Amino acid sequence: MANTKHATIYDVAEKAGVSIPTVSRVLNNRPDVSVETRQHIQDIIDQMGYQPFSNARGLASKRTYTLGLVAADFSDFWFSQVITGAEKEAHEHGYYFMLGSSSCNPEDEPKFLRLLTERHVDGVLFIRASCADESGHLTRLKESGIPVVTTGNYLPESGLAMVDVDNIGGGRKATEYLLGLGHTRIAMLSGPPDWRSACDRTEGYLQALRTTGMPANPDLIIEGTWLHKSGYLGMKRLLENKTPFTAVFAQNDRIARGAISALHEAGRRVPEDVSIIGYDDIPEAEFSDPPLTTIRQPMEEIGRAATRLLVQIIEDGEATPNQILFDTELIVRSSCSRFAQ
Amino acid sequence: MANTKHATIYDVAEKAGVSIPTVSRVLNNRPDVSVETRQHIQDIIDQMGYQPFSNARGLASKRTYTLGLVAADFSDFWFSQVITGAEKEAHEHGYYFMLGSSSCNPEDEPKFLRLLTERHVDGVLFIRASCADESGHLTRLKESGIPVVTTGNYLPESGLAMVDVDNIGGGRKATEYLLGLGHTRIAMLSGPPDWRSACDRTEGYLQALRTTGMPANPDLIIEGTWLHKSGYLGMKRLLENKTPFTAVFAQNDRIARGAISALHEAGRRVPEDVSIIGYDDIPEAEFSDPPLTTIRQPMEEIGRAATRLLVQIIEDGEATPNQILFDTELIVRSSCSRFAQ
DNA sequence: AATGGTACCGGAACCGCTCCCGATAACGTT
DNA sequence: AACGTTATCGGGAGCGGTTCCGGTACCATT
Repeated sequence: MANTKHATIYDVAEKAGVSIPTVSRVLNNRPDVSVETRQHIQDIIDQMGYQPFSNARGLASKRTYTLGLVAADFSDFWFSQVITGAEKEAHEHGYYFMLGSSSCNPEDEPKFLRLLTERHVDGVLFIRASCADESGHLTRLKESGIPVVTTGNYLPESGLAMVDVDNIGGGRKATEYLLGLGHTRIAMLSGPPDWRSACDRTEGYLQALRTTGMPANPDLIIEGTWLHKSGYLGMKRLLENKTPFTAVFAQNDRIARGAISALHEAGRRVPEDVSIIGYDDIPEAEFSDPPLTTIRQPMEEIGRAATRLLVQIIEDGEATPNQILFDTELIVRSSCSRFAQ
Repeated sequence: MANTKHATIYDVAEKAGVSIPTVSRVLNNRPDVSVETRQHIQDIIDQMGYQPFSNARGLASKRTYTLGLVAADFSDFWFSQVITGAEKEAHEHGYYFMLGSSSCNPEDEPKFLRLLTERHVDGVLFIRASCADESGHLTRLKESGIPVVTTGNYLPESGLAMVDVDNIGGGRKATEYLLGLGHTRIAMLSGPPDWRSACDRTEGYLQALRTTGMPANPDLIIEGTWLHKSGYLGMKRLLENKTPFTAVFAQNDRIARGAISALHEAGRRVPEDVSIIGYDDIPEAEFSDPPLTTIRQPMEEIGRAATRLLVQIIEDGEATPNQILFDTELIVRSSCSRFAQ
């Protein structure tokens, strides 16, 4: 099967006429090697395309150069983008990601912990681990002492390293935009209330309404999931409620699109009859019917920043600041119109 | 940092009063251990929660129990579902996935090959690697002698292990359904022609038309990408062409939804003015406006089957059959109607 | 000329596990 | 009673790196 016996550090050392430790030193970029020898060894390494065998490295050094990736869901655009960014960043630092359990099933936790005990990953990236038992996960991780950074679940009070987007600001921005267009009866289709990002967007919405002096109407707030279906169902309920509204803040674009489907089905036009703003700026948003006005967040950059932070903690022991918050951006398209009464 | 010194096989051996090789034997489920000793050792292992350190294992045995995952894209629903299935299956067999390069950039190939040379993965799962230079990848892999299975790019003639869905049959099924409703002028919005799956769906479309005796009209075939945007743009071109059509086969649901957006923008109704059928059955399809009739494929099962095949090849050296084809299923909703002239 | 300091390199002991091979005991066999 | 078999186990040599520590050689000090 493996016809090509791989070169080892011994082969390099022999060919270069030096000892094994010396080769190891240039491999790891350590001092105590003269420039000439270093160059000579490096040439030989390049020439024979030698790659150190990571298992041996890990055994000897207790480092594996692999990172654990625990994500609640892959099929979500947000996740996939964050993961894509994280992976690119990791490769640039010489790390690889190992897939941990992809669900937040409590029963999957033992499997996930094996990432730490058996595979000895150097650190773990938790992506939006905000399911019900998340605190259990996180405290356990904290206790284990291994470097962790979380994202998608901004919990500044925990002191954990994390990167996220300013969801309160984003929710405020969306609502203020609608307010600025003259809308006063603004409904909201929220994500799951046990997700911090949903709470924060809701908080932003409430903050914006509060500054206008008018109270939020509980009948206009519908909680749901992040799925398209939830927006569809939520809008149906909103329409049945009979509480009038002229605009909607949907906490993500999929919800927004589901809501639009329900609106169309009910014979209402967007934005003529009701304005709607989404969140995320997924690719479909631009070619939606109508093109969706939304709040964009820098997903790939979130993944990159989180990984950068993780690597920093692994290699330097600490990182300051260890909490990063990205700003959102309002993308105006044509799903919102001025409210002329 | 690491306060908890991990138990080693030595600790287990000592506590059980046996030698290290014996513990290793029960760890790897090998014979040559009496039932009593085996049980006794197993008890101790369970009791102290011992986990063998995979780096040491890999170093000694040349096995890593990790699989490489090379996927062209994470942000696609098809991919994420396949990956989810693959990961579950891998865990059930004691394997983990390591993320390889996520793009099919030719320049990423060296990085990807490091998965093989440096991390010594036991096998590689190629998901829809059907970019232009894919043949280079695959032949190189074949030569390297390491187990590979591909999916999303059915190439039976290559002899490579692969699992996929019957796209020719799926394309035929979609087209025949439209034909059965009385449509004769059926347009097609295809995926990228350098993707095998797109070619096959096109082939199915052509086969179905051929059986009716009427030739396909090249003006009604538009090639594009898999993206929503492509469906939108493709439909615009179709409408400009002035060649009449009453139904459309979109090669995936995102294309279909993009096309519907363009149709709505042009004032055409679905399905009253034009019927449209998609492919994949993504979650949004059900709550689309109108709910999308489509061809469903068992995505998670594809990932599971591919991984099962890979593990089998790794452990048994071979697998027969090494090519698996899944069937598609027609999901009838309301984006198609009978053509009454 | 003896001493101390520094830059550079090698010997050798691991890291935790697998696996080959040889040892032992308990059992038939002739 | 001497022998071969079989089941069960342990010794010990690696796997391919890292790292501690000690040894040169060469220079500048006093």
